[in-house]
Amino acid sequence: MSRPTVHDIAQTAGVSLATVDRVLNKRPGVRAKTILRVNEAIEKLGYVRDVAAANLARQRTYDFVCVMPDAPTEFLGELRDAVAEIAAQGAMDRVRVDMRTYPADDTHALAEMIGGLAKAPPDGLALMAPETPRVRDAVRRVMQAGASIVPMVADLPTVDCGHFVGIDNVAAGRTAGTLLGRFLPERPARVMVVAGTMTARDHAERRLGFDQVMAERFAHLSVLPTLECYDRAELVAARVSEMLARHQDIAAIYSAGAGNQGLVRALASADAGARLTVIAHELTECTRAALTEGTFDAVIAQNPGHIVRSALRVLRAEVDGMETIPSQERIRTEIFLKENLP
Amino acid sequence: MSRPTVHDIAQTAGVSLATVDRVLNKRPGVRAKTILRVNEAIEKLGYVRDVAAANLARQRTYDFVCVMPDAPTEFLGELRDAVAEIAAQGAMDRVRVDMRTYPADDTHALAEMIGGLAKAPPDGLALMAPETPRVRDAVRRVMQAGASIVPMVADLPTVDCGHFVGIDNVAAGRTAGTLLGRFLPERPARVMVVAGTMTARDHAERRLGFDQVMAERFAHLSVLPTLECYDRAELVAARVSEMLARHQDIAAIYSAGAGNQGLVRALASADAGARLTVIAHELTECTRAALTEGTFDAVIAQNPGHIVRSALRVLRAEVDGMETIPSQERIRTEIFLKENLP
DNA sequence: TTGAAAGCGCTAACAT
DNA sequence: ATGTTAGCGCTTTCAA
Repeated sequence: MSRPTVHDIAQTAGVSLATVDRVLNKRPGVRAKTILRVNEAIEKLGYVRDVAAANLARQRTYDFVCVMPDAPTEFLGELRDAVAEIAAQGAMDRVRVDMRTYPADDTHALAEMIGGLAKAPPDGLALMAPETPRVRDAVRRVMQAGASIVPMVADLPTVDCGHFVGIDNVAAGRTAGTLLGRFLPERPARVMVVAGTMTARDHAERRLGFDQVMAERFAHLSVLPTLECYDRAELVAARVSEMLARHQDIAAIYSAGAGNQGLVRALASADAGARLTVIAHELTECTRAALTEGTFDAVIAQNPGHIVRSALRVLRAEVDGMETIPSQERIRTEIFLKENLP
Repeated sequence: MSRPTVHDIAQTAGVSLATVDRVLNKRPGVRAKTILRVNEAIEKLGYVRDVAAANLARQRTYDFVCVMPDAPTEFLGELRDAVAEIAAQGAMDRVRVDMRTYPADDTHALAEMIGGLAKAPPDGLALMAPETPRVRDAVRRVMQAGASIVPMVADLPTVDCGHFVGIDNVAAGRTAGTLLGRFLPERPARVMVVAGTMTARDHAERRLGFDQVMAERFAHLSVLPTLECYDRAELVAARVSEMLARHQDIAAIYSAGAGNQGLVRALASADAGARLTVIAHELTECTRAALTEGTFDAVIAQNPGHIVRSALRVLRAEVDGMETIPSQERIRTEIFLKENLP
């Protein structure tokens, strides 16, 4: 026998469709006794609601906007692609996604873009943005206006909004540190760290986790001051080369930010004899190639596709007033070696 | 303006719903000229079909069965739970899943169970089974009878069936080997390997990949013959303890199979001074705890939930005669350290 | 070759 | 408090 429907329930409970629907959706206007009868029928028949049909009838569509920086790093590119893909093919059921990008370094424009949403607020806003007072205020305004907010990739701890979707960057830094420390022989050496800006929360957190592990487990390694390269490949190349030339005893490099093309270049032109242990973030064309060729030893990554899909699911759940299962929405900090590249 | 529907197309093309539907589903009985008109309308309006509504109208339901061993290892338990969960809550749209388990060591019963499906074949069969001639024949028979087959976790290379859903175990073994080799100091030492049976394809493949890496990159390590413990914790505990007592120069253990509780016990009772590097497979309660406590150094894993969801998606696609996107269905070989536990 | 109309399982006005 | 009824976007007889 095929799956029971609302009709079957109505029949066995001896009520009408409308009443069944009221019970199913916990709407008022049904006698306790009737509710009981309906629930018994539901139980007895083993009814499970056909969500697709329900959504179809409900005609509910979710109108989301996704705000992200336009910076030209590979990772951000993939993240934008992931959004674009979902937006294009309406991959997610009955959700419309409107992606808007802001100039990466212009938090003023960002705040304005977010604030602008307040007059015609979408159902939800997935947001990847640094937290500045201005941004915080703008986000709060949109929230007041009725939109659900989900911070993506970078958390917005001072705004009391939805479940953050992204990795724990302190843990990511710790992971990098552990791998790097264990890969190196147990003797004194220097370790170089390059990042975007230390004012960027995520990079700072990674560095923090990295340092924790170094201090706890690998005291024989001395970590040089972070090279801030603003995620720009040319800068990374220049500064790494210079650093490498200056210090002979650098055994490893931890690249906590973007611009890894520059790192690869610097490594290629450096003394071939000096085989360094290198760990970077995000699985991109560049880091994948570096891993394959043996230039990088490990890559710590978060999956862009998972991030945006999860963010959208969380938004949907929030709009529907449903609970999310946190364990299912937790973004994993993945480790890739040459051997386990997907 | 909201998403265009079949009605909109019918209107702009000046035809009826039925005709639009015929064109949409490439059914015969429409003049070339009319097809063109309809396609133009589709193009012009940017129509994308509402799959949920289509499936609802079609009344298509997918009837799948999932055959898996009943062995009491944690990983298999989670795999079965994942199937049970999907089966219970009809999580996947319009698919009914019937899980059947067979006695893990009885390939005769297994072959019979599979063969039995031939008389009333389901739409699809997701199968985790060792490949024996008998099994192969039974699978072929079900296939003849019209069922789509997807091998899960363990491949069925001699059967020409659907896309295998699981990890590349050679690569997994290589990953373990690389990690283990790099974690160890660069000096001669012995490495112990424990597995279920070498007749089990997956364990043999892991061992193969592991040995490749040892030979290629870590010649200073000598790998002892595999301890076959049939995935049983007591056996693992006994044999590992014995081996540890016999050889003083064992620096690391690679556990390619199940029964890791036994390994943990053996390690706990062994000489506390001997801090070994340990790498095991599958993220379970046991290995997670071992990782947290520092008993294990890394765990190589495949996600049970992903595996069954992917298998079901692949089956559905196959039944529908659709292409699967291989990159999206590839199961990842994950690496977990204490630091990046989810 | 084309169209009209009756659903699929569910929801939501609008009646009663 | 409960029932009737008309859809949601699409498919599918059955007629024309």
